[in-house]
Amino acid sequence: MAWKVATFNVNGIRSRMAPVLEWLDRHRPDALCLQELKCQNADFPLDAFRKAGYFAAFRGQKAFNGVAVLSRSEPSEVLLEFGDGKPDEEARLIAVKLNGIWIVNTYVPQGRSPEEPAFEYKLDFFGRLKSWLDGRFEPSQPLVWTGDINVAPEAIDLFDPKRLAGKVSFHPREHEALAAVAAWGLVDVFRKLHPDTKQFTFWDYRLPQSFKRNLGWRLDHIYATRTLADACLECQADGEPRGRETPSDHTPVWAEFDLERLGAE
Amino acid sequence: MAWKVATFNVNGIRSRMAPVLEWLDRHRPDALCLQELKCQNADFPLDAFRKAGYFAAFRGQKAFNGVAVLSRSEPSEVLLEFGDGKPDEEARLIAVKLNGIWIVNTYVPQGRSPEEPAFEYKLDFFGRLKSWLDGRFEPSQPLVWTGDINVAPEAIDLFDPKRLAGKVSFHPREHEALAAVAAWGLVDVFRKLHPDTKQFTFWDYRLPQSFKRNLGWRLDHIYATRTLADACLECQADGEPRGRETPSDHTPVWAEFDLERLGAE
DNA sequence: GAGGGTGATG
DNA sequence: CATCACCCTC
Repeated sequence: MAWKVATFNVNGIRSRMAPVLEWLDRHRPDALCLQELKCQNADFPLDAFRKAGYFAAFRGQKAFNGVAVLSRSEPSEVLLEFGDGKPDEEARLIAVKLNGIWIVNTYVPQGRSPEEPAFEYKLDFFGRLKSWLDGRFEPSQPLVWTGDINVAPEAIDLFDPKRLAGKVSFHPREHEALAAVAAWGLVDVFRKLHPDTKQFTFWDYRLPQSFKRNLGWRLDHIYATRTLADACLECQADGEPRGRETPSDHTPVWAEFDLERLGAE
Repeated sequence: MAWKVATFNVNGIRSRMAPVLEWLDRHRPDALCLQELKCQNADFPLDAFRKAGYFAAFRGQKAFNGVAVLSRSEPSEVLLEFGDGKPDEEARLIAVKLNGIWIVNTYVPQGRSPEEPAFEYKLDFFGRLKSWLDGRFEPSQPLVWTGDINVAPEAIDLFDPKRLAGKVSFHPREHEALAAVAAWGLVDVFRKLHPDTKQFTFWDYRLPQSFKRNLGWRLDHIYATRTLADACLECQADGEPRGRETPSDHTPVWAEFDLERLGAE
């Protein structure tokens, strides 16, 4: 029996309910991680997801950020913060334990540009994430890290790696920070299964016709700990929602795992 | 051969192009008067109307008001102001001469409430209109006055005349002002043809389920000078557009005239 | 409740 | 280009 996990930066959940509900209906993932809810907790459309057969754990915030995990079974644990004592945290992290497997959903800061403080904040976020994984989890456990990671790991993961080398989301310091997190014990399952495939998950609104011309980036990822990654059957970005009338700038990514090959649950 | 004239307060032409073009296609009026364009001249969708086979005369304004007349033949004259010397006028009047018949399209100020200056401005608008008709036209000529008149003439023309008596759009001073314009020589052709029919043209967004519960007002009218009114074959409000997904708060009204009974053109 | 304007962010 | 916030009008 395959276990399906997905991620989707919705760019405003209130403006994206139709495509999200249709996507849930078509794919029936066991868990769907959402980023950029851009709404407060009180405005989160809990009922609509319940009617669609999904539990929802979420952390909203006014206007910006906001993350959720929708799931067909109820999480046994939910975490909403790193809990490392840094104050006034933004709503960029949520982790849920589903049938014994942790799913960590992050909306990594975009970073603006390497010259700005936002870039350091982004790098620091990766550092905090690594420390948090180190302190709370074991790489030997089945665990998924997913979300809008806001880094294209390699040249194949963006439309113009030469021109964009050193820019935000494709900068050596970001690659280093991401690699440090992965070194904890996480595998990019899309790239594991498709070593040579160029497949994007984000196309900038501000670039004219970016989706039609496929001028995109692979910024949304599904990482898994080693044993779980070995049980991964497939991972794909689904460009369909990005082709619609008023889409998010991101599109969903999903992965299927054969949990029986794992002995989990 | 019937001559068909219609009026539609669109509440933002840019947000209402689909229903307007479909309505034009289905009804093929000789003239369609629009109010509340809510766009500047530069943003008026002239090309789309041309493709649909219509000429357009219009007076836009940023954010508010804005009036247009779409017509299958090109107007021989267009007027955009009362020209009575009052400054800084809002885009609430357009008149076009079509095949020898003047069509006067107004978006009469709503008036807010009888206690506010906006109410006096509304009454003054009727006064200016009357003077303008007096100075420029003859009631013996065929002439149509239509648009969002923002007054329910009689008790039958709103859903709760008792509770709303004396409120804006159903106030004695508005009735007086409207009657004074009509006394120039204009007949409400809907009421002429349907003396006892309760039929609304506006349902407030702010009243829950107002359209479904038919809690409406007849605020959009087609007046004609005597000889033309006598040639009127039919006049109806078409509720269909108001029943759609994201409708205007108003719905179109149309009237057909038998011009041969007139000897016009 | 639904248009529109402005200004901010990505 | 497309979110959201806050403002105004009907």
